[in-house]
Amino acid sequence: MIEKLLQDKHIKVTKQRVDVLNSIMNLEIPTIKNILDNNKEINKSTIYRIIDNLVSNNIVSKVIDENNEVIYILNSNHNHYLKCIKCHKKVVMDNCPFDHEIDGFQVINHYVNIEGICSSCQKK
Amino acid sequence: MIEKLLQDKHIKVTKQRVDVLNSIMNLEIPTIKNILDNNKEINKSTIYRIIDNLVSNNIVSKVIDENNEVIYILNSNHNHYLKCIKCHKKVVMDNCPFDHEIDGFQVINHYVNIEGICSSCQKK
DNA sequence: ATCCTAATTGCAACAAAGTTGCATTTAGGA
DNA sequence: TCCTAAATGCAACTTTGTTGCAATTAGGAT
Repeated sequence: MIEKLLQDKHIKVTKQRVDVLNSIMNLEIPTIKNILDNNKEINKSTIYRIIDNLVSNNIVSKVIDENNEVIYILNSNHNHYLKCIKCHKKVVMDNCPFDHEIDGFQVINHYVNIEGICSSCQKK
Repeated sequence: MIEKLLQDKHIKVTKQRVDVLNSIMNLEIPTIKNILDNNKEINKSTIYRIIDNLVSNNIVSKVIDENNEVIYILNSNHNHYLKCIKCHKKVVMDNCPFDHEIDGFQVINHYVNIEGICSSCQKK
């Protein structure tokens, strides 16, 4: 539930905040430009302020993706996918090796994008 | 030798490129703004073009630092790194768990961006 | 349920960041 | 030294992000 993400941090639940969070969750490439385009009815100042707020409250992370674009992603354990380049299905990766710590390095943010061939497509 | 970074990729060595690389190496916080301020005698279009070129040639990486600013850092070689958000040092990850196969999924491409706190900064 | 108010949003003007087309200059190979 | 494709400077332009303030609203208090 998106509302819960806000309530847990004692942030007021507004339509605008829920809409921006939905965009971040659902857009293929959640750049600021795509978030603005996806929410034309919300004033751009508001969107910038909402994103700043989400980032500084650690609900969302600002990250560089594989195309060197700035994107915004939810901080949750369920945002990694294995993307099959044949059938285009996305397989959820439940145990990310980078969730906590690696080689004594304390992991704060991580963005992972993996493309390959899923097991059923390998059999074809 | 900064020139060698360019020569190895068959990129022309110009005074402007060397200056920008020096800024990236030496500035405390190498944001685009600071790089521009540090090179007032170079036209801003040129600086933007140089940085695009350095990033797309993998000489430099575009990264988000601990203040959620976009910064540019030198790549020493093309491994994966664990990027420390405090000291900005990069720790090489020698065994990437995604190099070959995961959960029966054959990995073709993978992009990994991990930010955290290195072991020596954790002790401070 | 209604009231109250600090927080949020919209707006409009503004400032900063980034892009483009083209003339000029230059690195580096012939 | 010459030649040319590549790089740079420039100026006008577009896009992105910010600010101050008035209007609106979420959600706790009554």
